[in-house]
Amino acid sequence: MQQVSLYALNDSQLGNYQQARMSRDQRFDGLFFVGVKTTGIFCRPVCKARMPLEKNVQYLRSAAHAIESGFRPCLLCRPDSAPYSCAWQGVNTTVERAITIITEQLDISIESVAQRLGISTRYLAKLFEQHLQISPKRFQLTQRILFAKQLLHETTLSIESVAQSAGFGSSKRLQYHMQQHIALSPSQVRKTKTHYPLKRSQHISLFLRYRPPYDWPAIRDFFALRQLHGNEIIDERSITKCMMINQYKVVFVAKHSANKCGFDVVLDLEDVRAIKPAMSHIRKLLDLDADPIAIASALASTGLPKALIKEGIRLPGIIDKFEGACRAVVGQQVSVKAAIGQLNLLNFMLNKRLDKESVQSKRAHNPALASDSAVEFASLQPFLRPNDVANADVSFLKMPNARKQSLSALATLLGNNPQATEEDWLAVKGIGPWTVNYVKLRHATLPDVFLHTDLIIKQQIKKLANDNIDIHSALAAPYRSYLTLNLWNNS
DNA sequence: GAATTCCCCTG
DNA sequence: CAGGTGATATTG
Repeated sequence: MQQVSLYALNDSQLGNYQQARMSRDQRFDGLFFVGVKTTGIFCRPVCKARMPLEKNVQYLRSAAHAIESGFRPCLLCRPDSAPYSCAWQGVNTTVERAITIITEQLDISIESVAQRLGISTRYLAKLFEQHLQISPKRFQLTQRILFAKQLLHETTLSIESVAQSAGFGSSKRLQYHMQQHIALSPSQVRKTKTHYPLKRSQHISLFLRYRPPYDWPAIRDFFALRQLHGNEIIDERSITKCMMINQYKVVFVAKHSANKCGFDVVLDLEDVRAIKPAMSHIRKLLDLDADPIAIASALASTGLPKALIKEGIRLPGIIDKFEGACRAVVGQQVSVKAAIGQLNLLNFMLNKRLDKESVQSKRAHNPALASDSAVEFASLQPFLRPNDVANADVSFLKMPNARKQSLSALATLLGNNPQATEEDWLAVKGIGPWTVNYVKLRHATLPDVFLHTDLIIKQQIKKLANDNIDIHSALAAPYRSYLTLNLWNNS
């Protein structure tokens, strides 16, 4: 432990890290970690424990690197509960995609990851070594351990279930690897006090953090204006939504907590192996891993006046690809209000699982109904599947016939091939770059999509130009999606 | 207020 | 490196 680890950071940003650590600045939470050489423990930069001396710390890029260097996670600040880092964003897209797959599906084999990326395991390992100085297998193991640790802290799940949820074959394997890598046993972790009361319930509750600032009203209102009845409920402090994760129906409630900088999430699901994918999807939906400092400076560099830049802006995600596709097509050239009206009509007419009476009475009664436990878990249903639309008559929709045909054709494409490429999408008549990019921004939540052909965007740019303000959108790279959203929100 | 947790110091 | 000390926040 005495020697400086291979994985320590030693770049020009060191001064910034030092400052962030000293001030316990929440905006840097999860972007790096602090290893304390004297104790062999690593912390989040916001840890409230006594401040270690500078000579005893080393800065680490990620929790994975810290564990790999032989540090164990702090039991006070719990590095497993930090927002995820995007430090490796933009470094290498293949590595990035691999990381996404591994963190969403903790039980996947590295062989299948390579297969899904269309490369050999040998090459995948080489890329990981090159960009992260860690092998894919070790990276996956650290993610499993950290997630298991989080579940042990925050839930009442049995150790066996925790092992399953984290991709370990058995509690024995979990026990072995935890002891080996973080010098803690599962029962030791379970014994430690959590910061959150453990409510006895058959539901699973977790706390998902973000780096402040977070403009909750903006993202909440964005979702509320586009609310899909029978599938999601948005109220003042929370969002409730139903989704599918590999055959399994999952309903969650995410309640914003501004003072704790995160969301209290309650999950209702049929299989514990869906917990991690559900959590990743919620993080995407609410854009919890964004780096607001980098985004704000990117926006400022475009020439957009400070008064018009919304602090803590986030990309409102769409979890389901087909839902994203439908929202995009239905939203072509029309107002948000008109689009969501047609989307609700589509879902209402074709979704066999939907209890139509309850949807209707809710709409008539109060569109912003407060989310109320068990009732919602039963009544909310996932959005339509592609085949529900592909094989249906959609003439009841109020939109140009050409657009209805595009919708059917896209549904057929996705029904036959969920992994259809961008080229496949563009080959569908009526699907152009705007639609594809809209889905990239909202579903894939790519951070660097600028919808320069969007009507509202063009309007906003023109309006600013009239006030002698020129926006250089290219300068917002690699965060142009946030520029798009900022301009939408200004309208 | 007790217990937990961390970090530094000492021998 | 084990064990003691003070510092600090959190929780029941």
